[in-house]
This record gives sequence, C-alpha cells and structure tokens, in this order.
Amino acid sequence: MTIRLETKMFKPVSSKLDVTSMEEAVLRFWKSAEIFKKTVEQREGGPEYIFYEGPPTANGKPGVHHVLARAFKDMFPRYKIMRGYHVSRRGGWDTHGLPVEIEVEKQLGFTGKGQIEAYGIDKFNELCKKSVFAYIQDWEKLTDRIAFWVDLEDAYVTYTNDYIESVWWILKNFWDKGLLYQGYKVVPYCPRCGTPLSDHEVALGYEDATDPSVFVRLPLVETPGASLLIWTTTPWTLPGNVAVAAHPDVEYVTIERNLAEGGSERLILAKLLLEKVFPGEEVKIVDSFKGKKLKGKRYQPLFTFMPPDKPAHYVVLGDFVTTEDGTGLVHMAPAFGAEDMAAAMEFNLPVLMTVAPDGAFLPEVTPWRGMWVKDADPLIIQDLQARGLLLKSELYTHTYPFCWRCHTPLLYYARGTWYIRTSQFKDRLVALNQTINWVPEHIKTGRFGNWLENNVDWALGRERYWGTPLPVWECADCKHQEAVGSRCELSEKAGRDLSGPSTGSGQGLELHRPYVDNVHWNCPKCSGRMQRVPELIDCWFDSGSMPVAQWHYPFENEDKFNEQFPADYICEAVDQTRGWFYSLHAISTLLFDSVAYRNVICLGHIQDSEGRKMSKSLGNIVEPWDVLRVHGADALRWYLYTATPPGNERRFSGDLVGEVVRNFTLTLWNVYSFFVLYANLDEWKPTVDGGQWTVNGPLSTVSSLDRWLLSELNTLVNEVTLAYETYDVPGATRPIEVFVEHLSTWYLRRSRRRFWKSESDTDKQAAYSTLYTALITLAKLLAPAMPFLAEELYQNLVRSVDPSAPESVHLAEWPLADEARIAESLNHDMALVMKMVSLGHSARQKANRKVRQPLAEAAFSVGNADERHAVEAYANLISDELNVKKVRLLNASTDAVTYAVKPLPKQLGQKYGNKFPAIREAILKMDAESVASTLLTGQPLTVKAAGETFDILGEEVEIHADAKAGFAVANDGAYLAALVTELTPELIEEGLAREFVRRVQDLRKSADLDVADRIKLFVVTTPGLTKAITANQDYITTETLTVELAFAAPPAGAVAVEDEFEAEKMKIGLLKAYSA
RNA sequence: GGGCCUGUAGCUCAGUUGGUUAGAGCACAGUCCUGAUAAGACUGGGGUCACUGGUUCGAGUCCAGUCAGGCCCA
Repeated sequence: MTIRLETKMFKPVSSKLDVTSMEEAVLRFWKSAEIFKKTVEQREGGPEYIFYEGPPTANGKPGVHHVLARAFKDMFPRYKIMRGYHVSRRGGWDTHGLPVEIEVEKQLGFTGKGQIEAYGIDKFNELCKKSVFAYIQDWEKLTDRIAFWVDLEDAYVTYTNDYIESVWWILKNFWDKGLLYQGYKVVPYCPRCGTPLSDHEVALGYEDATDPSVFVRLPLVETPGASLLIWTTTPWTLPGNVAVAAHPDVEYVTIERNLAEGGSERLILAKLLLEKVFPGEEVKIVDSFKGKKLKGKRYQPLFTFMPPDKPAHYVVLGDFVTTEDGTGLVHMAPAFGAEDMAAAMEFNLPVLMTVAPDGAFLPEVTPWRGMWVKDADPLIIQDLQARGLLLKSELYTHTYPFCWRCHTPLLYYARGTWYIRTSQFKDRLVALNQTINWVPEHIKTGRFGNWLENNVDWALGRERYWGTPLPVWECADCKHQEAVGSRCELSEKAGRDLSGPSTGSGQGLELHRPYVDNVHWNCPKCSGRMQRVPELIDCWFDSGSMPVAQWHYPFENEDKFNEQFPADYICEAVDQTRGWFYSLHAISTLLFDSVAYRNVICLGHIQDSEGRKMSKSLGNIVEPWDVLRVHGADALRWYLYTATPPGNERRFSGDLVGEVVRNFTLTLWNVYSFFVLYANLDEWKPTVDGGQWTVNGPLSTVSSLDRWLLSELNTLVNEVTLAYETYDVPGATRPIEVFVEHLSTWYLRRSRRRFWKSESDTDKQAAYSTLYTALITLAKLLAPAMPFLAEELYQNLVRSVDPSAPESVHLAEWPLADEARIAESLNHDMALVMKMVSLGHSARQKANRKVRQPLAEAAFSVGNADERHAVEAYANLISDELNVKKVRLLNASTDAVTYAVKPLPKQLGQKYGNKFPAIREAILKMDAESVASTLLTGQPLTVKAAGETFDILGEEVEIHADAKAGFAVANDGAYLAALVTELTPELIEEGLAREFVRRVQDLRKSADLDVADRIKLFVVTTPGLTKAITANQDYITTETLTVELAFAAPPAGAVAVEDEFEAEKMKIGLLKAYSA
C-alpha cells in the first residue's frame, strides 16, 4: 500500500496489529516523556486520592497472582488522575520476617536456631537484608511491563531505622495505654523455627497428617479392676497428663468385656461412643450414669517423671467435652492445649512442662530424654502396651497445623509471649469496619466481620533474629520493664547519642539485633542492668504500621501523614483478611480510632486451567512473561478485569488471554485503522474550537446511525463512570466490549458507504465526526484498564493533529456524558432494528437466497405500535442490510396472516395469582383470530374462567403473527420477518451485477491496488451477464472505481482472471488508470 | 467441627424485584457476507441450571438439607 505521507494527518495504521511492538513503543514514550511523573506533578493542588501499596517481599519471583493484584491496584489511581485528583502512589517493600530468614537458612544449610547464633546474628541479619531484594529487578521489570504505575524509587522499606522507629513509637503508645502485655498462653509453636506463630500464620499451614490414635486405660484408685478410657492423637503429651475431663450431662457407661489373655475388665466411656470404640464387639453394660457422677474420681498416674506440685490425676467436669471422637473422656495436659490450660486455671491443676523449646523431652523424662516428641510417640505406645495400659492403637488422619514455611508439625505449647490487647477494642473494630466499602460486599460481614467478632489478642512476640525488635527493656534483677518509643529516648536512657545515621562514621545505632541488644542502662528501681527482652515483633505489625511508618511519622512529615491518611483504596487477595487487611485495621483503630482504608477490593485466588491451586510443587504455575510476550499487557489486564468478578477465584490460562485479543482488541483496532485509512484519503481533520476539541460542523441530526451511536456512546460514558465510582471493575469494562462490538458490526458495517463515496457532503463529514468522537472517547474510557492501546489511539488521533492537547491520554480529562445526546428510545429502536435484521437473515437462510441477490420485499411483524414506528423509521437501514427493495409492516387485512396468542405469565400471574392457570387455559381455548382482532383494536378481552369474568388487556397477552403463503419466514416471540422470495428478471440481473462487482473487487485486491485507485476494466463474457452488466453499468463502475469499461479481451499487462457463476462465464482484466 | 464463597453448554462467564422457549463468547459443523476486519452474519449440534425436598399458579432465582470445590477458622 502506498501512502503519500506529506498530505496525511494521521500516522498510517496497519490493519494488522503487532501488540508487543505497539506496547513497547508506548513504554518508550512514557519513559522518555516521563509521563508517570507528570501524572503526579500536573495534579499537584488537586484533591488527594490516597492509595496504599501493600508491600510485597522481593525475595521471590513475582507470579501471575501478583499481576492480578497489580492490575487491579493500577486502574483506580489512573481513573482518579483523569478526574483531576492528585495521587501519589508510593511503593513499599516488606522486608522482615521468618520467610526471609528461612531463605537465608536454606542458603547456609542451617536447620535450627543454634546454628544461627553460632554463625553470628550480625552476619546472619546482613544476609537477610541482602536477600530481601534478591529479585527486585524481576519485580521492577514486571511492574514496568504491565504498566503498574507506582513510585518504586521512593518506596518505603520496612527494615530502615526510620521505619522501625515509627513502629516503636506505635508500640510505646500501646505500652503507655497498657495494651502491650506479657502473657502465658498455650500457643502454636514451631520447634524448628523456635517461635510461636500467630493465628494468621497457623492458618497458612494446615495439612492432612496421619497420627497415632491411642486408647489408654487409666485404672481407678478406688475401684480396682475398672479404668477410665481416654483417647489421644498425641501420645507424647501423656507424660504431661494431670487430669481427665468428662462432660457433666453426657451419659457414660461402665462396660465389662473379656480380655484376649483371659479374664475380663471394666471400662468407663461415653455411651454414644461405644459403637465407635468397639465396633462389632459384644460388650456388657453394667452401669450407666451422667458424667457429673465421675467428678473427683482419682486414677493412677500414667507416668511419674515429674511430680505434680498440686493435687492431680482426677476427673474434672467441662462443657468443652464432645462425643464426636474418642471416648468422651478427655486427657488433659495443660502445657499442650488451650482448653487444658483453661481447665488448669479453673481447677488449680499443676502444669507439667515435659518438653523443651526445641520440641525434645526434658532430661526428667528419662526414657526419651532429648528425643523429638513425635519420634517418641511409638516408644511411648510400646511402653503403655508393655504395662497393659494400652487398649488399642490405630492411625488417624486429620488436618493438623504445620509451620507454614518449614513444614514442621506445630506443637501447642504453653509459653510466655507478648500480646496486644486488641480484644478490648472489639466493638470499635467491628463498628469501624461497618464504614468500609468492601468489594465483594460479603467480606465485610462475612469473613472479615466474623474474624473481628471473634477477636483475640494479637500474639506479637517472635523469638527470632531478622525483624523489628520489641522495644522493651527489663531489669535482670527486679524485672522492672520500660518501653522505648524513639532513638532519642533510647539515647537518654543509655546516656549516649544513638540517634545519628547508623551507616558510615555515624555514631547512630542500627536498630536491629544484635546491636540493639547491646544497649543497657541501670535500672531506676534497683540499679540492676536493663536488658532488652529477646523478642522481635510479628512482621504483619510492620506492614500494618505502614500508614504511619512510611512517613517516619511523628518524627517528621506530619503534614504528609495527615494528608495521606486514611487510604481511599487498597487492593489485595483474600488471604490478607487475616494479614494486611487486619493489621492495618487493628493498628489504626487502636492508635487513632479510625479506619485505615475506605474502599477495598479483595481478590480471589488464581487457579490453573483445571481449577487447582497454582503451586511450585504441582508445577502448574503460569509464568506472567509467557503471556505478556505473546499477547501483551493490555490483553492480560483486560482479561483479569472482565473474565470474573474480582472476588471470585479464577481459572487462568494463556489461551483465554488470546481470546481477548481476537475478540476485543482486534475489533477495535480495525475500526481505528479503517478510520485512519479513509480520514487520510479524504484529508479529514477535526477542528480545534477555543482549546476544546469538537468535530467538524454540527453533529448530524440527519443520520439516525450517528444519533444512535452518540446516544450509546454517552450512555456508555455514564455507565463506565458510575462503575469506577463504585469500584465495580467488570462494570467499568464489560460494557465497553459490547459497545465496540456494536460500533464495528453495526455502526461501521452500515456506514461504510458513507466513507467511500467520492463527494464530501455533510453526511460524510458527520460520519467522520461521529466515528472520531467515538474513538477518542473510547481511548479515554479505556485508559485506566488498557493503558497502552488507549495511548496509541490518543497519540495518533488527538496529539498528532493537536500538539496543544494533553501530552498523554493519562493526563487527559475523563469524558463527561453529553446528556442531551442520550435517547433511550433511540437505543431501544436500534436494538429492535438489529433484531429484525437478524430475523431477516435467518429467513434468507431458510429460503436459500443469498444476500447478494436482491429481493423485492421484506415484511415485519412486531409487538406494539412504538415498534411499528421504529421499523418504518429505519426502513432504509433494514433494506440496505437485507438487500431488499422494499420494507413494510405486515397487515392483517391485506396479508395472509394468521395469529396465535400467548398469555404472558409475568403480567397475568402477578395480577391474578393462583387464578392464572385457569385464565391462561381459557384464553388459549378461544379463537386466536378474534382474540387478536379485539386486542389489536385496543379493546379489552372478556374471559370467563373458574366461574368469574376477567377483562384481559392488550399488554397482558402476546400476539404472534404468522405469514401464510409466498413468504420465507423467521420469527422469535412476537417478532417476525417475512421475505418475498419470488424473483423478477430485473432482480436476477441486479444479483448478477453484484456477483460481478464482487469478482472485480477481488481482482483489485489481488492486483494490490490502493483502495482509491481508478481502473480500466476489460470484460469478455456470456450474453446473460453482458446484459446484466449493461443494465447496471453505473452501479458497477461506481462501486469498482472504473473509469473505462470495455467489452474486450484484457490487453497484455492487465491483471486478469476467469470465473463462472450462475451458469455465466467470464474473463475479466484490469489496468490501473491513475491513483486517487 | 464452624464460617465465608463457588457450582448454569466441552471451556470462560451472563442471567434484573420469582414470570414467555435459560443466554453470550470460545471451540465444532454448514451456509452467507466482506475494498477496515486475523473479523462479521445466519443456522445447527451441545443444558436433568450439582443433588434432594419445600414454599408458590409459577423456582436457575426464595427456604432447608445433601454433595463437590476453594479460602479461612478450630
């Protein structure tokens, strides 16, 4: 294709789109023109829109689920910028915590805490610090490629001294309010990592585990020969047994059973569980009683390694006992179970701590000393067996918590640790949550709301190395404790300046371990030595402190903090309900009695194409780059926005993204390239009107197609805008797909001739104006979701002809709907026209009349008077599209039309309720023709049913017309299209002429002519076709841009072809006459 | 065991306050259309709307229960 560039307004656009190179060119433009920076700078002074980036950890490669989150994070700031808001999108990195330590331990080949201390905490933490940015380049590259605009140059980093100091300030605040306390509780504890885990960490690691399931006899002291029967899946807790619990109101039985070795025994257990414990075994019930009768019964201790310091080994009563599993008699080891500990408190039972923090038995437990408790399970079982205390031992599979990073089974273990008293604020947590806009809404009262309702104190302490140290110092002698809230305060206490920078020659203190542990002072109470407690804090507290700590508030940036709190919008995946969503909410509630965010989109997880979770071990991870390389970022983003509502889990594969390109991107691209092709041919350009873009002349009031498209366009603007305002992502994207489809397959399909015609009349101008308006409006509506394509359209359609326009579509103003252009009835009518045309095509298919053959007449039947008007008003559109000479409405009096009636359930059912079936029956029994004629004249129909008389109105019954003879018919409900299929010689000749034109156009194409090139045409053909060509010569020469038509053999050098159709033969050839 | 969500065509998803014959795209087959189109139009095959029961004149939609999957909590 040859284009004379010097006269063209718009950059020529190939009809073939190379997505990747287009996007890469846009990326280069954004970079060189610093567009992202400008989107922030140019909105300085505008209202603030506050977005918080949930900080990821860059010690692993980003995956497609990160693309999901980043795509959703990106679109609202882009939208708000176009609406004039100032949005500073500060990035952040989460850098502390066990995952980081685990990675480094792996590198070093460590398996326990001892090795870390031997290696040196300073060196270990140095490696942690390096490792958190191991994959930062991957993150930056991906973030850049998918066009997630976030400021990574000025990102906050949770390990910096400034950040930690702000976190300390928060903790000191809590300390002063008495919200930070040391408690002793049974906590899930990872013996390998040597630290308790928070509830949200435990949640990450449930797996199926197979454990021993043992039934153990506890011989009663006062009743020789009888034993309590208990059940446990953790035999290693048995040396810690101090009591047995029974439910006061459950029915228990004493049974007698024969022993294999001879003799018999008596056992006590819950009656309901008898069948489960002794399936198929005959047992004799000798007694039956309520659990409360067991109260205080003493039994012989199983083990005596650790003498209890309080009365023990008797039955206590508790409501927590269930008859789901086991025996209804629950073994109590207060050191290893939360309920056990609670019972120990209630009944003043001793706590036998038989296990060391590393999960090994203490030396006192002589047979298994130093042994990992789970390894000791079989030996304990053996021991019980040998002593005749074991009834039976089986295997039991249940879900059990494992350490989420190292997969060690967790132990429930009584430990001292630090808590934040969040439960005291439960009501405020719940009340403030009510003011947050959750997408999807059910999270608010469901998952997140329930979680808040059941709030328990936040277990904050972590006995680890790489993290924010808990700023509490304790006197070695008198246990006096002080919390420190800043570097200055620490300097004062320590008596030396520790507040300077910690790098270079600065005297300042690095706030991590081990350096911070080396700061001491004398106890003000007893002049003992103040030493920092060993704990770090939960790294979720770091990220939850981000609204404060990213600004190093309150030590500086007070104005920044005030301006940027709370957030308008955050977005993360659903696993963050117990993570960042909670930590942000809890901290800002306790600190400021405020929400931390007003709107939140909570994303579902991505699964693979089979609906399985993507995981490294399954090897089913879709690499984002594989998709990006083939289909580009826009298509990936668009797929994520449109495929599923954000809260749903979604199946994902690269092929589904490819569909977006074929279905949506290419359709829009082709409209765009069509526009540019013809606008350049006609040298059409929009005009600038006082800095505002308008289009040439008044927007047509002549063409109903133009009025319709603009009505739909402005409707779309309203729809998309409302969706953005309510954080409805599918609502902001899916309607654009529908519009583009209509734009391409109806507006443009029906408007093509308006662009082809040679004369430049007002109708042609109006067509250009309308299409141009639609394209530049679409570019803006698409900008937040498809930033690349939007930019490409905008640069070529707007910037190339108006250098004074905003430099980027992302700096442009969001379009506002022109309400005056919205005409509901027009949208309605056109939808009807499309439906009638569809029926017309269907009828043609049935009649086996191809579209190129003109037909004499199409007649339609529709539902009501308004619709009859619509068909009349758009008759020319319909006749063009269906290639018929005449369009009219079917008329009962002149056409051979029959009627059928269909009572409408919605109308009649709502009005008459349970009388509806009888009424329907009665109407159907009546003569359809007379029912129709009554109702069509606007009179009510009198119906007798079930002994009553009803007046049925026209809108309560649907009247179906059917055309009898001489028509090819297609219908749908009340709608019907009927085609006259009879052909006259003139119609046949016209059909031949169209066939002929089609052949010439193909030949033009294969001769590689430009669309506007004029040709000389040579034809040798059979008489029938000759006659048809002669009769339609004007039509043919106009259509094919023929300046000279000769009935002669093509000369040498002509592009020629032979063909035959409809029993006619021909040879045609063409020569280029001249270029347009 | 408890909470939340999901279950509609081979695949990805729509389906309004309960109301006519449950739709779209992809994929498959045929026909047509095409001087923007890698596209489009029409037709066809493909559905016990997870299952069972209930409410109702009427249930994909409301209620109860069951099953399956996901996430979360024990």
